[in-house]
Amino acid sequence: MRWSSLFIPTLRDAPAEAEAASHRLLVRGGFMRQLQSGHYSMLPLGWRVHQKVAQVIREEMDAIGAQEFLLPAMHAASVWQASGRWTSMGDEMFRLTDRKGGEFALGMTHEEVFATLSLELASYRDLPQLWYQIQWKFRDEPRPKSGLLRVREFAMKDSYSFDLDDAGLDRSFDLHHDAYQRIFRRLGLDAVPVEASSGAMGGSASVEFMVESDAGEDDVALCAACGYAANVERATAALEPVENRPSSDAPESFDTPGVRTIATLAELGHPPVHQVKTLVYRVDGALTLVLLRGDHPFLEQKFVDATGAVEVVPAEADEIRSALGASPGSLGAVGVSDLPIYADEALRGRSGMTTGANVDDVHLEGVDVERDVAVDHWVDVRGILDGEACASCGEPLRVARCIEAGHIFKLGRKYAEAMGVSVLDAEGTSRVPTMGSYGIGVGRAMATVAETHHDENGLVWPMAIAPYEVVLTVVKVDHDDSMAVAEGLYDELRAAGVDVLLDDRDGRPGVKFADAELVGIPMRVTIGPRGLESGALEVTTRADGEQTDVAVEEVVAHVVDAVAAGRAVGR
RNA sequence: CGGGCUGUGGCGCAGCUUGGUUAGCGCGUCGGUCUGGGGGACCGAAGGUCGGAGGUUCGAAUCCUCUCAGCCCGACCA
Repeated sequence: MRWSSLFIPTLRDAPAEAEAASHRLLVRGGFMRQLQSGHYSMLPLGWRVHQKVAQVIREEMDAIGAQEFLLPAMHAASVWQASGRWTSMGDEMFRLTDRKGGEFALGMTHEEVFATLSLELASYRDLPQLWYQIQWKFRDEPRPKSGLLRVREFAMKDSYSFDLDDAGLDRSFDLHHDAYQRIFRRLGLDAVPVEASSGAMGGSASVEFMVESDAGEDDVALCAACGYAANVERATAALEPVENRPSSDAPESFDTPGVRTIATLAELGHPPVHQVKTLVYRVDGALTLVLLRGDHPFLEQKFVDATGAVEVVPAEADEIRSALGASPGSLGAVGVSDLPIYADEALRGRSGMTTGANVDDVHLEGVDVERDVAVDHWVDVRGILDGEACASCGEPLRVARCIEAGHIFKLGRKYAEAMGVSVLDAEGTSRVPTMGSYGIGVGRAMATVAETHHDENGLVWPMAIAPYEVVLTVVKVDHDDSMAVAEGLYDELRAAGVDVLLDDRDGRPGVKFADAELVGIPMRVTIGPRGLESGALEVTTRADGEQTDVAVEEVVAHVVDAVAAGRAVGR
């Protein structure tokens, strides 16, 4: 394509609302524009990258024997009612009504619809099946953010496996695990597979593919020594042994006027490790106490995973007061018998503890958790902290901010059962297949690459997904020899299958160089009178800025080789 | 949903506190001349319901009320 006829609206300044690097650069580079919060229009450049990312994914899915489908984006309510998710998905599902009053949803994911198709699987001989699509998903996110990283409408590659037994599911899962690693490698992403919480999807196991980035929304615990990697939503760490303070026969109360926080109580000689933090939550409607060590954060997701609770929300101050008789800051579980009490494992065997007395401005010391508190359930609900020891090898863990680039789940038989899927096995017995589900957000992957591949001048696309692989920058378009050479190279490179962009705009060279760098084309060939006189053209690599003089007649071969090498990265 | 902030030509901003001619500036855009290897110079020009509605006032971008939209933090979230 000729730059002069392309729509590439680059901006010198990023819009004020764009904060994440990928957001700023994708808008500045003319790849996309926002229509509303969470909805972006892909411009020609952005759509090319999007399609190339999708193509990489498609190739690797095909390589593991998966078959591509395309399912409807809009689904009748009945499909979702069958699995129970019509209600459980809540406000995150976009819903609409047709002219006849029929209820519909815009699909957030496609387990139900694929499972419906799988009703036509009849025999164990039909299994396994690996099905996928690249289709638009709609999610009424409470807070879209960071450009393409969290949106309400986006393309996702979602695949689903159907197997007769757990061994088969393991195989399908492993195939995806490997395919995902190849996909991310080809995209130039350093994606780490980590143990994850399965959240609302349910199922027995799930692995997230995480790319370290400040723009991410997840924290991951990583052990450099043994390779342990887990989302903090389920990460564990070894607990440093704590020596209990001397205990007494019974808790003793003491006045703590105005003391409302762990920190101020610590200043009075009660270190956080010797405090019991008491949180009050409404868990599926029931007021519930959650106890943690004073210095440990509460991770709601761990609690949800451990209890199967659907709704976990902090209790309101007035309901806390009427239930416990005190306000937050003076709460404790000693003597509480009418509310369910969950205690974090880190409190086991702890004595000489300090906690609230359920009387404002009074605390208790000398508390022996197991003796003095009627704990109903011991659970692991604490968030681990950076630097804590790895549970498997003892080396310090690092907690890193990451973007979730992919997520794969072992779903089990939940959806197949709900939709009434069964096949006959070799003995003629009816069996419910077990499913897996596997997702990669295409736009998010694209933004993640932008997030991790840029410099102060703009984007730096890997060859595999660059909108164009080479740009021929004509320094002076009214110099006939320059244009003639450029046109020749353009034709030859196109004939060789290279995605080449001819910058034939009548503009200042500085502007054209800056645009080429902002847009992130991996290679630039500069064509101007100066080079033509010497018979050598300057070839510049975007990633490292390296400039090579190449004889005019060798430019095509040079570029073709470099493009081929770039495309092969990660394969 | 809670907290914070912002809406003024395509993009970035000033003006608002203290109401008063024709709403400015930079970038970009259009025409022209000179230019031409890192966002060039000069001349000329186009482009704005000041997010929207209501109100106060002789007079509102500016003050008040409501509302919509967007961003950030948190909650939430395959």
